[in-house]
Amino acid sequence: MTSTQRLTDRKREAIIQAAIAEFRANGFVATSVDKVAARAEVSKRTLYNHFPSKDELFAEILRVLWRSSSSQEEVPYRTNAPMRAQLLELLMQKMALLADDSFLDLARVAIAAFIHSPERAQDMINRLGQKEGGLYGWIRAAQKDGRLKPGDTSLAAQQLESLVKGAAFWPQVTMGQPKLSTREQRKLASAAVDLFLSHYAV
Amino acid sequence: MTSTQRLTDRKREAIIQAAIAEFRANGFVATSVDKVAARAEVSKRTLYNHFPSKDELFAEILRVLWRSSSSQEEVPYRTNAPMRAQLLELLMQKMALLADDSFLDLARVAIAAFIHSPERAQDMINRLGQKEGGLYGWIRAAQKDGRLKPGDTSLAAQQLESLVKGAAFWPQVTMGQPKLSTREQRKLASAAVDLFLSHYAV
DNA sequence: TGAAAAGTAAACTGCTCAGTGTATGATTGA
DNA sequence: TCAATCATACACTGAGCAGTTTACTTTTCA
Repeated sequence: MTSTQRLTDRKREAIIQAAIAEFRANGFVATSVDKVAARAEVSKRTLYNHFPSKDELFAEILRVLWRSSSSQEEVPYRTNAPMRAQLLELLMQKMALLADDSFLDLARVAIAAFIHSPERAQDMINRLGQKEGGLYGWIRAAQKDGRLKPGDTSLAAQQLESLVKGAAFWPQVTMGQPKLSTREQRKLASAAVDLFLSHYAV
Repeated sequence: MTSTQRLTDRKREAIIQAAIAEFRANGFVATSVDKVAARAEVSKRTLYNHFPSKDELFAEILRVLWRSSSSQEEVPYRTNAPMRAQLLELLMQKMALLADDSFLDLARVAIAAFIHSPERAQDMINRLGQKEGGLYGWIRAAQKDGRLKPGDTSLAAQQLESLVKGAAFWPQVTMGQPKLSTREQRKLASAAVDLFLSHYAV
């Protein structure tokens, strides 16, 4: 072979990249297969040899974006580390995910698809939700360790999460607001932790 | 006339109602004028006699939804009333708006339109945002009155708002989650106010 | 009551789109 | 080198869409 990959693999990759760009820019309905093929510099027939339909192509794009945003490690609860620092780290990590371009693309595409056809993106949204377990586990551990007030763990996790997402996710996803700078992220996380600990710290 | 309204008024109303339903269900691109006309039990030509184009019809729908969700009065800050009760009332009022069907429809349609074509819904989104001024004014007044810690008013307002919207607006708008019951609303508002006052009360 | 205003059905234009069929040329790996 | 695999160009089908035209009927109101 004359290149690093077989031709067919390069073509497939070009199609996927083009499809991501087009779906992202125009959504599912307004994206035409012809335009994707043109952008990928691939014949329409080749595209259809790789993907049996527009729906299948869309599903594959969701899978690709999903995988590329799936590299997050958990921050475990540590008995001996200070609460504030641990929570800060947790929130900063969460915001890193929320501000990740792949994740944002995924969320936007999924939400756009969802608003119009619930069934299409339902499982994707379920997976999105399940990915956010981190906070719950940490809070539960801290409660058991006696360093956070016992009580409704889900509610506490939801509150913490809302505080972050309300400024660092929803406006960006739904209204195209600019992403927060690292400095802004730190300020937001710090304020959220202060608020949270004022009420939940033992 | 044989009825409460002139025929032409009834037809116009039927078109608007059908258009709301269709745009809401399918979004702008996937909604066909033929289907709107059929749903309204109106000939296509009649529709075009009332509205010169699909874009104009869409714009009118946004205006109608906007007006029908525009009936909110302000809750003013009162020096002599207890903080907790006042905040609760404020948040419950906010949630009433967020859970209003017209407002939800408007937000969904605007967001869907936005994700695909920023310019189309930009001004609508601006107006949506401006409608949420209430919290800021109240907090600022309470700060000046010495009953809330002075500090970053916008941040405090944003936090309070995030706490509410994170559970009572974004999941409903973007993911079709069911609306909160009044009981759930009260619990959410109560928890948000507790958290808020733990940190901000003097 | 009668003319103007509004509604109707249905066909039609010109367009875009998803997906297929085909004949031909390039790439690959044994 | 050679046969199998894959890519390409392009024409085509069948469908849906926005918007228009026409010939006709119903409603309104003075």
